[in-house]
Amino acid sequence: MAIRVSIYEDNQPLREALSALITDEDDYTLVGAFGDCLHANDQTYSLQPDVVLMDIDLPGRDGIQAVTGLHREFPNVDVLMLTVFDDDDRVFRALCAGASGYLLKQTTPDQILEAIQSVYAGGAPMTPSIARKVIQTFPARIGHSADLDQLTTRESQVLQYLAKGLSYKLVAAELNISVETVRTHIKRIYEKLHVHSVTEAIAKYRG
Amino acid sequence: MAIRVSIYEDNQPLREALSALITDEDDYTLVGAFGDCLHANDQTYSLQPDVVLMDIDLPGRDGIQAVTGLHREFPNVDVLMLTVFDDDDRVFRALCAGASGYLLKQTTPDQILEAIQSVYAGGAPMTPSIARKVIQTFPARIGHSADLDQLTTRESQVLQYLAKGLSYKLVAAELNISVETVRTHIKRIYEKLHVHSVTEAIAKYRG
DNA sequence: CAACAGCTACCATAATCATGGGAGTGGCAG
DNA sequence: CTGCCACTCCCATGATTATGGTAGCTGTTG
Repeated sequence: MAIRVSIYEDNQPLREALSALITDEDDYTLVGAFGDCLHANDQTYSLQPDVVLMDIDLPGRDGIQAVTGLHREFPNVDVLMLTVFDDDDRVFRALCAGASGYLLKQTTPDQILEAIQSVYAGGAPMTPSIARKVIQTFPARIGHSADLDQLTTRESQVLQYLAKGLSYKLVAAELNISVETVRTHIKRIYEKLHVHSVTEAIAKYRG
Repeated sequence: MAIRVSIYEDNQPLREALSALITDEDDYTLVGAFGDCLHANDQTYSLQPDVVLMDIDLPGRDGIQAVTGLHREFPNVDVLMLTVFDDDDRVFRALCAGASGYLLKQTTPDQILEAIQSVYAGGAPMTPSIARKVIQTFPARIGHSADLDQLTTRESQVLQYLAKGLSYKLVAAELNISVETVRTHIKRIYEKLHVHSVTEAIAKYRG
């Protein structure tokens, strides 16, 4: 049985190249190729692909959202993300959303076919560099940036509440201290983490 | 510069085979080969390898513990795990402990060299089946609050950059749009997510 | 074509945050 | 006991963010 593949890629030349690649192989059947993923769920329902190739950066509705929807409705369909960039954050979110693998567009045709085969067989193909990023997100993170360790108990608490989205006022209320004190803690935090805003501090805090 | 490699493998014939493989290649230098990992840290300190090949199943002290120690003391040294079996669970734990990739012992010599090269270049070689296991550990944020899906591509991008700690001004620069436009996007984001500040939005965005 | 969604841009006002300063308390180590 | 650190609090100024309104441009859809 040939593997049924559908493609979502807004770049037309690339979409056609991928389509040709799939079509020319006996072991693969191209069931659809689209320039956007607005109706990915409907299309997946009627075309019944085994594997979906999805560009991560599509106009209108981006690939990550599409993956979220697809994964919820068709957990058995494997989604391979395509991207030009080696963009950590989006890779991470795509994988969280349920993507099964991740390919850079510069991947060779042979590797793409291999990846489709592999994901269909229950694997999760990704380039070594992406794999590295993925495993770096593991709990291991002992490298804690050292800066974080310098925060006192109170400062950490303040930062935690801020990360939850609370304002100074609410943090103060939560910790039963004055807003001014919260300010002071935050000033120290900024000095220690070498940042200048709440969001930066949180970004650093999150690793 | 040749890549400095050390080996930990209790099976003598295999250890010798690996040693020979490394030694025979000009681009690799074998700096040590041992039957146990009891003194892995000391040895790593004195031999200064770039890449360590570590059997996952060593007598006395197993490879995973060794990785934990190595990774803490020498975060720049890459560790490749070796295993006979496609033992998901242990490979998985090794990766958590800080290993950078893993190889089946049945891997061909060429592939082994390639993997060493790849890990040294910042990659994380692993088979698709392990990779799949790895990504399945990702937070399967399914409840995604549905609010998030309502964000348009542009809005998501803005929020992403904010989450990285950038100010409006920097986000604008990053996306090549005016600060005012960033403001507008943020206003929409707030409406859709029902929040009133950047940090709240990020908190919601992070799940 | 008209309506709508998405991206772009500007202005004004109010609220919040950033930064720098000063200051008092209690505890702990030298 | 004295300096140091963590924690607490206050003030003032300037920068940034929040909110609301307005509006042109594009592409899609009914």
